[in-house]
Amino acid sequence: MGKKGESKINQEVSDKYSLRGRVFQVIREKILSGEYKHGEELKETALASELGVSRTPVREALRQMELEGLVKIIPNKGASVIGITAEDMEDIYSMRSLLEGLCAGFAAERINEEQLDKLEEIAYLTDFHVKKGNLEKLYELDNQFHEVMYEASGSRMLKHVLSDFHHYVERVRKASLLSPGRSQMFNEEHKAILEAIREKDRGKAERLANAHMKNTIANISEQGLEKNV
Amino acid sequence: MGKKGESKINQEVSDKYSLRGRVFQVIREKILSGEYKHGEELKETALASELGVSRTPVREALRQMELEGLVKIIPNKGASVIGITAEDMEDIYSMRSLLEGLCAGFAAERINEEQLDKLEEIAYLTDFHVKKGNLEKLYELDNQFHEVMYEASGSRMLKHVLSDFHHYVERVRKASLLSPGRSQMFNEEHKAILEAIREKDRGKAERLANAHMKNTIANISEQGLEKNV
DNA sequence: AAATGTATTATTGTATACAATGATACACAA
DNA sequence: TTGTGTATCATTGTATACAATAATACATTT
Repeated sequence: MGKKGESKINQEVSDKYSLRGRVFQVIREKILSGEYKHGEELKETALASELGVSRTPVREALRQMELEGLVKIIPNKGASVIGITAEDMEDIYSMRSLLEGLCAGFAAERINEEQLDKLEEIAYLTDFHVKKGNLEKLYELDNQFHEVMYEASGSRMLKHVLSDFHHYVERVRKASLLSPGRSQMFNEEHKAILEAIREKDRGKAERLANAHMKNTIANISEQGLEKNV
Repeated sequence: MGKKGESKINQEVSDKYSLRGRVFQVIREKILSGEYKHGEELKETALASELGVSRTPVREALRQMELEGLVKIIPNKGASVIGITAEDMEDIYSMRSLLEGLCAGFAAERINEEQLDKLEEIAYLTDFHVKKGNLEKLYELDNQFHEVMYEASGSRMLKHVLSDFHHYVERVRKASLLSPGRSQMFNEEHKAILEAIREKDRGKAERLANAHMKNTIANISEQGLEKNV
């Protein structure tokens, strides 16, 4: 923290991240949630004082997001929001269809007991919140399910890419939960994938995960993707 | 540049990048080429004076590479090289098999005349350098071919991921060119993909690009991947 | 000798100073 | 009015200063 010691973010996020790390997360979340819109200029000074820190951590965070493509930086001019467009979302789902399949296939061969248990627990808990219609919780559980799957693939690269993608599409994922019956259906799909993994059936896990993404795409387009981004 | 104005990198890289951008490229290349090895500590001060700049651009570059996973940063401790392991390379080729297929498929539907011409020119020139056995040039042309393909996919996300992957495997790609007859073969494969794209045959382009990756994997494992990384 | 505590040093984290670049507004001339 | 030049201001780029943290070496105690 700076001398002032007045950081807003320090209060809401645990200290396990560095100041820059927290700044990064805050700005990134605001871009992905749509609070910072495409084309909006991100002035270092403004962000710094808004977050109660100096320009340095803000700059570092912006540079990281430039690498991801979430922000465009024009030298000597400044940073502006790119974010994730409707087109990006479509492309991400095309890629995810393939990569989630690959991931589930790997997981079928490499998952350990602890991870299997964790997935089972998540699926079980999800059933509960589906009945309750607790959307915020469902979103969180979907995150957890996929994170454990990515971890279970045993591939650092796959995990990295899929985690990013999963975050990038947060808006359509949230919107898709609003679709009646969809949350029930997606958990059934998760459980089917989990079953295939438990049986160590790589091909089946791959096909099911692939289908899971295709169903999600279908569901989103029914609602009209463009409305969600 | 700093007050000293003695940057080494300023002399070898054009000024179209910012100082930080150039620092980033230099360090990244040293990691990907294997000059900076896994586990090696990257001290900000040392890098800064080595490159003739201050710590600021070095820090920003290191933070970007942390996001990519090329570098590990432990808070208050420092940065160390992660780089790309043999396992990463395998996983990347698994992912590329799928994604290069998707990319070629997109390109078949979206490529424009200029890009087609460019690909043709590259393939033609590659034939020339295959005969000459000019490995450095072949490597460069392979980069160009894939970059144009990625661009032709019309997908920012796909391009981003595939470009990174393509760079990450630079060491095995270079090694693979040493394999007798491989450079000839890979250009034939490139030309076949190009032909399918020209015919707007999405499925064919997809299958061929997929096979191109699988052949590359086979070729690499014949030589023994582990020797190359 | 082994373990523990403490002083010292090295290194990173953050803030700030200064330089350089680009944007803006306004005066002035055609 | 329109265009152009110039002064001013805002913003970024880089360097450096200072604070905080972690590593190291050494002394002290048992």
